[in-house]
Amino acid sequence: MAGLGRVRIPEVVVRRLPVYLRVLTDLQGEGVEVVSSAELAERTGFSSEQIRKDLAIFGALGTRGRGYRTEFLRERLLSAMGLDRPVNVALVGAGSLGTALARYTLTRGGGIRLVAVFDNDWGKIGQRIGDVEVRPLADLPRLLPALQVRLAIVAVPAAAAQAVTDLLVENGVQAILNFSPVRLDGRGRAHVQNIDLAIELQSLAYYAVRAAEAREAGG
Amino acid sequence: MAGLGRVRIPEVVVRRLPVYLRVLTDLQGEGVEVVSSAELAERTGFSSEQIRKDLAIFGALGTRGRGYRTEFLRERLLSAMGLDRPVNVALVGAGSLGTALARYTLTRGGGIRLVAVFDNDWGKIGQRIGDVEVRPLADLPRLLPALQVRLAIVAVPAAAAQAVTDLLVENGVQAILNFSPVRLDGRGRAHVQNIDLAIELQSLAYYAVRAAEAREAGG
DNA sequence: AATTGTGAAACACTTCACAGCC
DNA sequence: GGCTGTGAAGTGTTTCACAATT
Repeated sequence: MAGLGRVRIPEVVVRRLPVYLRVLTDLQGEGVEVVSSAELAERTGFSSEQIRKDLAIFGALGTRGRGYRTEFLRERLLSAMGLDRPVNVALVGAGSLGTALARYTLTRGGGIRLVAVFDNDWGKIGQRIGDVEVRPLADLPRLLPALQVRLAIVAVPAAAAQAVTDLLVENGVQAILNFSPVRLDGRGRAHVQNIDLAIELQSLAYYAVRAAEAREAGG
Repeated sequence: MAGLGRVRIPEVVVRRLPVYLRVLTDLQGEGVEVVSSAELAERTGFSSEQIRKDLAIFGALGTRGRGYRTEFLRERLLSAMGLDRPVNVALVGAGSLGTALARYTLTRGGGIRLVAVFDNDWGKIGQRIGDVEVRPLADLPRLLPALQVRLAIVAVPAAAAQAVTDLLVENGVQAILNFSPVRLDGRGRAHVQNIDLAIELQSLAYYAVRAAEAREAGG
């Protein structure tokens, strides 16, 4: 059999794996040693067939007639995602959103370690978020490689976001979670995931207003 | 021709419409009166065919050989999404994340108005975020209908999230943006959109670690 | 000449249905 | 008997390619 992380995983699946991981961790906490795809379906909201298809990507991890061993499955998924060793993350932008995200990551990071925070505002530099000190952006090129950071969160104003992204990519970052309201270009070297609050709210407005009208009228 | 908001819009399209809206607003600010699907493609990152297909859902809005009138298109999309009149949103949970989201909504809401904030912590009740005062959760059943709130943001701890959701749905909320790390059930009455920071970070870890390995090795 | 609007083809993802295995 | 793993069918989305229109 070939190496462990060799399979190419579709993006939709990559986004479901952390959900499985969370449930598996819960199950392990409850002392459950074996779990069926039906039970996972109940806890995740995905269909059992989909779960079996997803897990089969990594080989036959289950036992027919029985189910999946929770601990074994959890370990395999952690390793498939690269979470079997600590993953370091840096935050750029220590405004109120950035600071909240940093706190969230520190408490509920799920194996992701916040190791650096950068900002250019002298009022913020030197402040501490948990045990991480806010540093000037000028320190980034020195610190990122030293701290082995390959993952970053961007929470700066729109106007600065692409420049910050270029700086991150230049210094070895391979994946970026972007909260600023612009589509960032990873320059072919970094995977960018955008979370744009205005877009989320506006698309939900459709369901709050238009889809609701339809429900009230006929459906 | 049938009524205006009568078309059923696929979910993927609902999530692209706000992107078109933002670009159209920018273009209008630049004084651009007509825009082609190619220009929109350049500014949004979507393909021009996809943009034409999306826009064609609402009827033939463009002019062949010429393009789309920015102002007209923007108005039609606003109306299709229910954003042609103000949409009120309530926030539940005034922790650091909730407060940051509230500020964000107040400044960059894109037509969405934050009109109420609720929390159960006496240390937070009475505080102001912008010009909105934090109120006890007990006021929610009285205030939500009075303020015509149909859209809500949930930023409470996981343990409280489903109970808060039920309370919101009970009081007329039809769409929820959920930041707590649990899959919420809208009880068939509300559309729920989950944003789970741990899941986003963990899936990005795959791209930072595993996909990066592949790039370094062969591809 | 330029650009939309759209059937048809291609692709991606999910669900079905059941053979295979414990 | 129960549950996984998976080809086949179904559904949804994107891309292609071009006729229609200004």
